[in-house]
Amino acid sequence: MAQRTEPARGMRDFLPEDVRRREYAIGIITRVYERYGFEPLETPAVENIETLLGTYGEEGNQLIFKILKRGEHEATGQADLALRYDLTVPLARVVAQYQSRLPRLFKRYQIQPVWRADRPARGRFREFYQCDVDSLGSTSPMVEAELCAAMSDALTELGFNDFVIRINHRQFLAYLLNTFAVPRESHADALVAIDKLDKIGGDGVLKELLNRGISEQSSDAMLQFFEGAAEIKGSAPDPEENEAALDVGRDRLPIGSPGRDAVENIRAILRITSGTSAEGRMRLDFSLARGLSYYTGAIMEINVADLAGSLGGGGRYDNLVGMFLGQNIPACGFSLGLERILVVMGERNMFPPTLKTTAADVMIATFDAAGAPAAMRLAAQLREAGLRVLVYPDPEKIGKQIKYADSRGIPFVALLGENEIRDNTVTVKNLAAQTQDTYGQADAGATIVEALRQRG
RNA sequence: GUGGGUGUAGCUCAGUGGUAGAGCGCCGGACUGUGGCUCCGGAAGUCGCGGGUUCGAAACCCGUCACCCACCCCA
Repeated sequence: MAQRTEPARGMRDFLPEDVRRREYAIGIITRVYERYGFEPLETPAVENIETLLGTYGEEGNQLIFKILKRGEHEATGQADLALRYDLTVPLARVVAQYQSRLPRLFKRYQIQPVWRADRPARGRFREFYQCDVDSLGSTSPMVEAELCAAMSDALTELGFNDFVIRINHRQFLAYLLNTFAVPRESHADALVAIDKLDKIGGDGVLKELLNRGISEQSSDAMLQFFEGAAEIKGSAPDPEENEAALDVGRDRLPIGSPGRDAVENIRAILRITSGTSAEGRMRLDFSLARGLSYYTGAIMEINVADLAGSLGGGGRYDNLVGMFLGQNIPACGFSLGLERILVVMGERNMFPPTLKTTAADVMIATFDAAGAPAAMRLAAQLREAGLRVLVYPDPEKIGKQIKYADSRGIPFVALLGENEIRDNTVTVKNLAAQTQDTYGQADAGATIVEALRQRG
């Protein structure tokens, strides 16, 4: 092999069938988002590096793809640009930049690639699409509820029926950590540990907390709070269990405390979702943490059983726009991870068979150079009739040409040889039925269209 | 970043120290205006890369790179 031909690490080429699958999923998601009144937005792949740094937290900064300065500064290894890491921070920048031109309540969707210098794994890539929806300008819990509903609609229309949207609240978590004397710089570590309560249980979390340098007193106290996890953490996406868990959480927090307010905020959101398609999907999970540092309120994450990571996530971030504008605008968003959705859909065979449709409905075989103009004329006629037409460019043996059409799944081959050209006719071969008939060239298009219709 | 696995023909893989293989695909022919089946023939690999051991290495040893799985983290 002369040269490596794989795409760069963590990057992928999309062959025709891949693209059709992606476009299928994106089409459904877009239609759902539009149905909720979200408007499209696109932003550049590249941002000024200072726009991105400092908004995602330590881990995030490490994963940003940086672009070296050009020219004489290149040698210094300094970066002044970077590939966007998500679609939320660029949105906040746009809102700050165009505040006067955007509506007071701004609902936008954005389906574009983002880049992370992460280590690739199943369902994880260095270039991947996110499908974001965000509402800016309102603090109402109706915003969170509506986002959850949109996620539910999109996933349901894609064919998922087993997803769960977990919900928690950053202020609740922050209050808890402060109450149990976890120093601010250790909050992220503590949350990562707590986030694993599902997977590794109370003992595992305790170990993890201590490993991460959280004091024994703090760790014990927090675990005690989460102990009786069955009662404090809704175990199923069930409204009554959620309410019960909320009551337990509320009763363990002082009246008037931010933690208690957060619990009631979750309750409000959950009650509103009961009027939406997200009903029966929501599960309160006091141990849900999520990595990004800019969240300030409710946080949500979508899971299915057969994928370790999440299909999507989101939350409220009331202070992010303020970092660019100097004045806060409340905001809340939710993002679907296209690649993970596609991975699961592929494994579960969730794509409709019609996606496998081929490049063309009919192929015109080529006999010799003299017939080329007639072939092109016929192709134009057939296209006029609404058919997708491929003209075989080389006068190879007819058997080989037909074999090609068959191997590509093209159902009809039009044979336009000397005789047909002389008679102004065309012989149309139906590969599946193993039949062929000769028609006037003017009638061939309609005949094939009708035959395709009958095939379904 | 940690641990494990795998790198041999375009693809999937066999080959445990002695001449580099199979299936599929591709090309040609039987069949020069008709596909799927069958038969015959053909092209194609510095065995990931570098070093070492050996009379001899695809195989054994060391290093390195890439990919896969698990952990970590995330969409």
